[in-house]
Amino acid sequence: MPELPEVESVRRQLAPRLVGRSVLDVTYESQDRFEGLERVGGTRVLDVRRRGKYLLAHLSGAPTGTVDRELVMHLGMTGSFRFRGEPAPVGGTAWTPDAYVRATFTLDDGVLDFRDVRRFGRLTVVPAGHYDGIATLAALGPEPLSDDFDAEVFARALARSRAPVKTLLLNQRLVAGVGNIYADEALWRARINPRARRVGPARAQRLWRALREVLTEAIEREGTTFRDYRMVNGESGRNADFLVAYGQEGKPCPRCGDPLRKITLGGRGTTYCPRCQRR
DNA sequence: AGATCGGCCTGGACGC
DNA sequence: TGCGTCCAGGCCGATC
Repeated sequence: MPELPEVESVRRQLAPRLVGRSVLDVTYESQDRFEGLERVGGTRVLDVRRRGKYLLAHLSGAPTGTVDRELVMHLGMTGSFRFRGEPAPVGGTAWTPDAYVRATFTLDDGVLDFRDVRRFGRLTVVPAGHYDGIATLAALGPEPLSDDFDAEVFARALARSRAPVKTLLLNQRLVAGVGNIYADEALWRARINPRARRVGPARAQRLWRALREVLTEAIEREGTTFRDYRMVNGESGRNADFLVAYGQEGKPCPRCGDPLRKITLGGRGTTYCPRCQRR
């Protein structure tokens, strides 16, 4: 479930290990989700950025050195990056490649594996800035923790749509990087029913703020680990113990004590407090 | 055009 | 023990 905080935590460990490195070779399963990945060979990594749940790396084109292409990475549900031969994390075991390694990069100073049990992840190389083949990235909304995320624009977009508010949070167009976990957490914090189809200005303002708080706190704890999510060094995030809504069905609401309830909304499991989050 | 829904993919939990 | 069924869910494409 890598969402914005998990992807950002991966980025922070990946960037210092990758920027400036040359990619000598890459091997991968021949599948659509690795389309064009061979074009990463012979390039140098210039940066590792993040947009929503996507990791983006500018590559210098060999042999001219111009920036002409970009590696686009999405972790899907279970994707992770691990370097071979690095020391084991505290309380963990060293990384050994297994049957779930889907792509391997040979760098000038080491080997990087992309592991992805459920194959929802995606690694592609595109001409720099050309995202038209990646619809979600091309239409991605503002970064919630940047000044581009404007509370009034957000409120107007919520007022305009008739879809359930949680569905809007998940579609990546109003705001980038929010997934099921942080949607449930932010809606609980803002006291908004996930099924609400009309969200007024006051609630929109609360939700805008709740999103920023929830995501900021999760980044500080390096993300939420249930099972698969790991950082590049193999460690788990520490946010799971702080969740108050997602996955907490049946437990008393920390605000009012009533039991939290789980429903299905837009095909997604959704947990909320029927009392605090009235429609 | 926006809303909605099923499929992709796999391992693990659960019931019998 | 073993088998079948369901669930997790980000994204994508089809359909309404």
